[in-house]
Amino acid sequence: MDALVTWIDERGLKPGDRLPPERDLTAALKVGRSSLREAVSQLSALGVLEARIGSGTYLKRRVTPGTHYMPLTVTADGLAEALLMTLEVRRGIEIEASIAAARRRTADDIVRMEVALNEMESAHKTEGGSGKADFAYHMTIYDAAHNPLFRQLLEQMRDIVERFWEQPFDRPDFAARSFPFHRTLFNAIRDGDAEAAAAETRKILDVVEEDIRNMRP
Amino acid sequence: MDALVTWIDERGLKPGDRLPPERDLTAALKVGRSSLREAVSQLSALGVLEARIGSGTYLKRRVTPGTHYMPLTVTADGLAEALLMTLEVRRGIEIEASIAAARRRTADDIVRMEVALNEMESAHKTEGGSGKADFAYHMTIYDAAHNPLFRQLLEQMRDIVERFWEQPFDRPDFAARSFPFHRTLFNAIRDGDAEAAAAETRKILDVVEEDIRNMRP
DNA sequence: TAACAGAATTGGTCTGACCTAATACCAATA
DNA sequence: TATTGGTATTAGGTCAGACCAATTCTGTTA
Repeated sequence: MDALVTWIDERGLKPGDRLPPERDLTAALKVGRSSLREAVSQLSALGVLEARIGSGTYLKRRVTPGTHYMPLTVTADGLAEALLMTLEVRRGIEIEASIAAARRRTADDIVRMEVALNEMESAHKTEGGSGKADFAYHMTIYDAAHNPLFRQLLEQMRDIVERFWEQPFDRPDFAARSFPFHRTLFNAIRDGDAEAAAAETRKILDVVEEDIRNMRP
Repeated sequence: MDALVTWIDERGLKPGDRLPPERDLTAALKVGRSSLREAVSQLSALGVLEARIGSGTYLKRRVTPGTHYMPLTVTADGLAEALLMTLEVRRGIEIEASIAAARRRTADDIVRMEVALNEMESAHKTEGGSGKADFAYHMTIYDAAHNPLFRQLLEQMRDIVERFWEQPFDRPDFAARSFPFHRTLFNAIRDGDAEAAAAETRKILDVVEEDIRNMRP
């Protein structure tokens, strides 16, 4: 696996780039196809590569020989349990991300956040809320924190939430209740007020968590 | 991969248990050895299995078909950068873990925490502090939170910290400065005072982070 | 120009042989 | 009896080659 990562790093491949076919790579790395596939399958499991049959293998995330992998496994008795588990972790992370965003946001970040916030608001007015617009707005905050770990963590947690909503029951529009706080949060981050940003995030998550607890099976 | 996880789940294997040799498992799962090895290598990368040559393959973490995997990759320009990145996330997580621990700790948890705290204190008196005793004490807190995600996250972050300390420079005893706060934190959790636990954790992490920033190369 | 069929490409699986590192076993020895 | 040390066995790791299945490319046809 290390040999493959080194090879990728040396060539300066970026996310989205395609790797050569396996049969060619074996020659370059001087290993059998089995060993190469072992590395590819491990890096795929870690979300670094994505192999598409008939098409090729693509780089999904930046890697270097110094990259550290943090594989977490969430095993709970039921999806609702897993959701509550991640939600608790998410609280801490989101609050910290808001603080970091308030401290490090650039002018560009602020523009992006406001655009996403407006889109989210109009989505709420026209169709009563869209999960995608909500998520996009949240992500602009995590990006403003300028710490890629935040984004990754939240993306992973979204996947769990998405699994959860697949369940056959009506999705209450819990986003609506936390809605009024979002513009206040935006203002706090824009003004660089870390304390206010943390407090506002806390309020939002309290509302969300309460709603989710109420809708448990 | 799913077939193997299902097989493990059906037999109720627990962490530490050994899987049958690959050549035997292929028969049970009705797949070729390549496919089985693909699954094993992926689950190994995800920290679920551990293959030891000449000995066998062992289960490291509980898995079920419903298990969700959260692979994170930390790629930064230098270890110090990675350390600061994870430290920021750690802040949020530790604070939330302290709150959860204050709410959910059992009588047993309290006993374990106090034992570990005393060991840590005596370690500090005799040899000026031991990283292991510190870590063990912290882990008792995360366990008292009764959310396995906390423990996993912190274990992963410890690995990054350990990599960092390998660097050839003297390790200042930064734990000593945060030392007085630890007993206060213990008291807060024991008394179920979530607010105080959060505040105390915040203080500890402020000190630790400050020290780490000062010692950057 | 658009739609389709077939060829080429590429990852996925299977088989079987061989390599290498742990481990278990057993006899020789102190 | 306890310990040592060599040897056979076990079990994961690697290699090679054939074949499968999904995708993509390409050239022909309507």
